[in-house]
Amino acid sequence: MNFKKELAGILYEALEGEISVEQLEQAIEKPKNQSLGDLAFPCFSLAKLKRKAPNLIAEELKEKIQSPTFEKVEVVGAYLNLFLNKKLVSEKVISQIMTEDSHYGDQNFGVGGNVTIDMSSPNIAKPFSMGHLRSTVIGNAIAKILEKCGYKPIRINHLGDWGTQFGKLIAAYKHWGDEEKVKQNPIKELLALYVQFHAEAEMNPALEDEGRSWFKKLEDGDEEALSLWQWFRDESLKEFSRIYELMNVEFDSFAGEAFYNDKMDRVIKLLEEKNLLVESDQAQVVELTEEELPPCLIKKSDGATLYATRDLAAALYRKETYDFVKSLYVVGHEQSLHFKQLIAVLRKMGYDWADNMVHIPFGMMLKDGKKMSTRKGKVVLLEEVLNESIEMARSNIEEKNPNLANKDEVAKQVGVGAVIFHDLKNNRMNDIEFSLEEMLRFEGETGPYVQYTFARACSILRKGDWTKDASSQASYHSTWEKEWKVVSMLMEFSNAIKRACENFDPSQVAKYIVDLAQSFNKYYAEVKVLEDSEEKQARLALVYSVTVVLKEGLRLLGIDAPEEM
RNA sequence: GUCCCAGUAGCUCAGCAGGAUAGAGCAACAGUUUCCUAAACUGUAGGUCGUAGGUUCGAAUCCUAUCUGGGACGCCA
Repeated sequence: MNFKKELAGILYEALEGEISVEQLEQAIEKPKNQSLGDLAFPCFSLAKLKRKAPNLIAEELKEKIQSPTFEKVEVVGAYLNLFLNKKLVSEKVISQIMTEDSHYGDQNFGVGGNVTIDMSSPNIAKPFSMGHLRSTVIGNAIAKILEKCGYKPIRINHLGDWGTQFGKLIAAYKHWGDEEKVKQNPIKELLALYVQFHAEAEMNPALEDEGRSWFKKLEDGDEEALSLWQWFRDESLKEFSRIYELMNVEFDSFAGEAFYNDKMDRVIKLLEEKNLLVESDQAQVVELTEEELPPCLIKKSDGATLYATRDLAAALYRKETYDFVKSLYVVGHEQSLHFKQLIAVLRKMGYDWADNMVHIPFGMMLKDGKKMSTRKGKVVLLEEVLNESIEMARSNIEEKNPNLANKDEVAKQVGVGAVIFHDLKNNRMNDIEFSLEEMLRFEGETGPYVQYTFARACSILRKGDWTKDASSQASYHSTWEKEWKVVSMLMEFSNAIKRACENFDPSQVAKYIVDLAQSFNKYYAEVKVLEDSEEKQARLALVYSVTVVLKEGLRLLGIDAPEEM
């Protein structure tokens, strides 16, 4: 059901093969305003080729277009505008959605290939901040979108569970820690210790050495250090999983930094074998001058490895374990250089699969126009925001629909949906200024708006005693003017998915479902679906189609769709 | 200093493999509920698309320069 293609074929015939079908298809566009038509073909470039006025060419083409698919063809200036046959197309689209249900919009270009997605990756013993939200939510949506396009996503939570900060943390705990306090409120307490460490270290630089030496002990397998580390890690994961559960995010792997500790030597050895390691200021680096990049630091002057080394090890491990066709890293934009270097080094090592690695950057969460800093304890906790949002949803329910059956569940779906949608609706690269007010907005282009639209549509189906059998026999009318905008939005779904998948851009889906919801809400205000009319069954089928697509669109973003709210 | 990203309505943003009068939402103002959930809908107002050049029949969209904001540039991740 690709009308662009169909039109391209017709034009190809009409032009007697002067231009390829592919080129024609590319030139066909959607008019800005639907009153101009559903498809348009601009004749400017043809004018050059045929040395004829574009509007004359359009007129000539108009005469040659005869197809039941198009009910009207108009020439406006240099444009050939085509109107689709509403009855025929509506019938096709709606019956397709009714047959395919949630599979409507599925694509198959992934052909089952594994795609690893490095996402979320919070740091142990640190709070799950708003910054981690972005990676989690964007990664999760990309995973679902890829899956819809036929790939097999593998979600990897590359936990920040190793590094010198653990030395500092252990040192701080040994100085000021209180076991009971940590048990009661692990992350808050550990964070407080971490912040205190940095504050005290400013006056007492000896603390830094202490931290370093504890990390050394940790690396050497010191029992006390290890058991503290393990404890911190377990407690942190417990807290994280609470948040993941709230947001309905699951992972296929929690292999974090510590997991690669024993896989680093091999990387160094490989680099040495390939003669890529060079000494520079007592450190070991890979030069990337041909790539016009700064050198990539592999080993510190004290012999310790760095995160580039770790990421190299992880890349190798992932290729060997999952044999990915793509390997994605949903990591903040500030790490762009690191990933450029990482990929360049792998390429230098002779791995051509490095070309399948993609850094998916995103803008930062800012507070007062600046980056949030963990060290100074200047963070906003995701869990608190989620809980506030849920509370807000609950009070809305009390006010608007107090008799709702499962208030808790719905409040959670709506509150969490608002936060997720707020993050996904805009282009990834935009920085987001943290604003609770903005995030807890439930009106306009928001998650709750889309959910609400879905709930109202469901309500119509319920009250109309809709059944698939009855509406599959529906007869459509040629004058489906009011429903046409909705039908043509329904047709756009797979385009939105394609765009989202190609660009790893969930906002395409978010914008699409808002548009669909807007068109449906307009329709809802104009037409009483439940009124008796010849068109009632067809209209119910349209409403059902809208619920299918809205639900699926929300699902792709990781948002639930309650049937009542 | 070099590199990356962003600059469109008061605010938040769409639109950017060039195309027909630059679109939404929020905020403001004026309306809509005996009628399928008003978390909705309708209308009004609001723009020299950062700035200057260039390419083109045509530029918010491509190129160059420039300004502003953010970020990154070896021993943190």
